[in-house]
Amino acid sequence: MTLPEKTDKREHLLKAAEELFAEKGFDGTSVRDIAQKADVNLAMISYYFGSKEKLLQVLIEQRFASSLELLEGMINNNKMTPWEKIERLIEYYVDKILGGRRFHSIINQEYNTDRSKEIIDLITGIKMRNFELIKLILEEGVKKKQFRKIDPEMTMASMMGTINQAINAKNLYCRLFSMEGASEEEYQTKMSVRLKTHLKMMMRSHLSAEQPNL
Amino acid sequence: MTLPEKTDKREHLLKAAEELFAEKGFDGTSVRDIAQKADVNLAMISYYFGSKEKLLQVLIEQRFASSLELLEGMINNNKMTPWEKIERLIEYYVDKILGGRRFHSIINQEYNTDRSKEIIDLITGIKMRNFELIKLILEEGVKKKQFRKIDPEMTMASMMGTINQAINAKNLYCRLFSMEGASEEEYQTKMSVRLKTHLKMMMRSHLSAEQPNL
DNA sequence: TACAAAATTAAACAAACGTTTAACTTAAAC
DNA sequence: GTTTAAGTTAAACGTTTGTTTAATTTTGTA
Repeated sequence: MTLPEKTDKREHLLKAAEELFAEKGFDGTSVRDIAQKADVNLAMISYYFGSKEKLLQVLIEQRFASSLELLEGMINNNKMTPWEKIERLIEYYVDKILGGRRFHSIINQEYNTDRSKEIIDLITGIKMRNFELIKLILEEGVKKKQFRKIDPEMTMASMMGTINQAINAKNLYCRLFSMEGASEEEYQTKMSVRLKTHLKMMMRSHLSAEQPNL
Repeated sequence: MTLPEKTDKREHLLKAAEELFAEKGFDGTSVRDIAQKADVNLAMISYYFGSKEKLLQVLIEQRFASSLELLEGMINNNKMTPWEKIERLIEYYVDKILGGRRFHSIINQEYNTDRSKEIIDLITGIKMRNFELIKLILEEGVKKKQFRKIDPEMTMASMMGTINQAINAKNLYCRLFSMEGASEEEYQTKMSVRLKTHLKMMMRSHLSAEQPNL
């Protein structure tokens, strides 16, 4: 017997789990928490997903499904300069990661624990594919002499790291920005503008072929 | 009665806990795991620390105790240019965070779960103090016209985020660097050089007062 | 209407969790 | 040597954990 695919309750469970994992971590969330929040009997978790861990696996696969298409489309777009592609990339990732802030917290958390090899490999695979595509854009820019030679892996680490820092240390930045009582939405809109502006400016200086002599 | 301060077993517990938390997360580590690894009776955890959570609190306080002195010393050093201070800062943080990779994973993990307000406030406080001092260096550079006007909070996010990215996504970068069987030490030395070189280069372009027109 | 499969439920399961207890040993102070 | 407190232990505490069971309801099909 294969697993059933379409039910309201199944989606409710995924949604409730997503919010709870982001809030309290994977281990910190019990299946009873999830069932209660989704207003579904707790036995349904094993029924639909097999186990709590498999539920997380489905969650990750499902939420990551679409993100590669845009990248691949951009790679083969000859009307955009490499720099325009980078700008577009920054906007895309800031919106995507900031918008799904809670969910990306789960992934960052789970990726650091060597508990489930399956989940780590799953995430690594997804990140690798994204990474290779972006590397192509950077290399294209170098080839066309629009970018200088930079360390592509570390440059990616800076782009992703900056965004991750902004979502992982929300507490810190709320205090730094004097917006401690702010809602999730307020934080996101404020942080979105600031992140995009900063990242574009920094990446432009970093990638620019003409370098000043300091 | 106040808590006892000096015992071998107490230190063993802290060390064992540090390694296990980093490996399996806070919730993923049981007090029995800790006691077994430290070769100490599990009742000693409550005896020395009161609870598992208080143990984590002690761990964080203890491991962060010394890091502010160097920063304060640098702020008031007039023989160094702002840029030299930034270079020194990069080297310091890369060494510190990369060296205590496992421990910083705990903090990043725990900081994202809103389980214990006490621990979050503790970490936020430490980060805030570090942050304010670094902001002074950046502002000094702007004042002396050696740096251009940048977003200091986001610039910090990029510095810290880049390093965090390198320690949190070790799995990914091991594969990207084709060093999948590498030991922790090999990874750290390789990543250390690469991180420092990249961060100095990127920050120099980013902060430089003379900007190219791309 | 009758029947089989799928969905759903409350209850129970054993295992693991963090913490506490009470008895015991060691060390220090007088 | 006696006394007092600190250190240490094995056992038990009551919860909570993820998962399974077996009974029941709902659904779709013939």
